[in-house]
Amino acid sequence: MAVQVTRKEPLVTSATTLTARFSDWQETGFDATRCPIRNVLDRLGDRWTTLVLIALAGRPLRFNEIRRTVPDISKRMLTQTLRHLERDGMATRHVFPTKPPSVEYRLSPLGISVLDPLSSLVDWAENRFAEINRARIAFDATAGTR
Amino acid sequence: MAVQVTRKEPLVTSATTLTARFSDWQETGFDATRCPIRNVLDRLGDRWTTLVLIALAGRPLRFNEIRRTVPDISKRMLTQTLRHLERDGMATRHVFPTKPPSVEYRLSPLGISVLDPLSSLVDWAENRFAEINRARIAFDATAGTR
DNA sequence: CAGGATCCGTGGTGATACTG
DNA sequence: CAGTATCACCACGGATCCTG
Repeated sequence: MAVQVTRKEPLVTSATTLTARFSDWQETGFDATRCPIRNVLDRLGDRWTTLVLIALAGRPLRFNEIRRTVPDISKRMLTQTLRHLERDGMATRHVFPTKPPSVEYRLSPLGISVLDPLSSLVDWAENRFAEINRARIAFDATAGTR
Repeated sequence: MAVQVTRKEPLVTSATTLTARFSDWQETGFDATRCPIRNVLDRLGDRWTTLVLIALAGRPLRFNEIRRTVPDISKRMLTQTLRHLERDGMATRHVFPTKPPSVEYRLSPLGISVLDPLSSLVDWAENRFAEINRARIAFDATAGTR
């Protein structure tokens, strides 16, 4: 399979490895059940998962503690996000049978392990945020009527 | 190569830094225009952006070349994704006034710079994919009636 | 070839009310 | 406190047709 190797300037090393793996996925026809990007990144990319993940990075939290940490998430969406994290083995749920029930959510080793690459991306986002905003303003100015 | 520093207390070093920055965003009330996660990661998290980014990682591609690389993207969605990348300053668009017009898309330095953190996340996704799938199967088995 | 325009279905999301 | 259930919306994305 023609792995399109950039002969000129390799951009970055990560580019070539990404390209190589991309070819692998192509050969599977991008089967959604076998393509890690579609399966994993789509989940991380939804509106709340990343925020909840980071909220739990510091310490285990209870349901309403998370709600206070992520102010504008609804109970419904928080429940759903936590179920997804639980299902993917990224978080665990511990029920304490107190007078009013209290439920604690805690990152599993798997959930902890994603914090590292996630942090890289957040770093990038913070460092490049101003640059991106400038690009957006410039683009909207020239193409404002589009 | 993910540094599994699973120490007892502080989880991972990235966890503490994430938590710290999270507090900063909280103080801004998670203003969507100022929170890098909401602004940048939401974009990267959509259905096609990441795939197109990786497709362009190897070398510049023309419109229909990208379509062949990402087989199931529609023209509409590819156009929209490319406009977003252009607007964010991640890709540039070059029109060659040939007989049938040909348009080449190329990653900008900013777009190239995201490949590195993105690659980390893809690495993680690939390495943990089997583990996640096992967790999902186990979860669905025990909670199948939910 | 590289789009733009339009129609339209679906799923993700929020608001509200209810429960153990 | 920690959810569940139901309804309603609308933006995302696909399909189709049209253009320079």
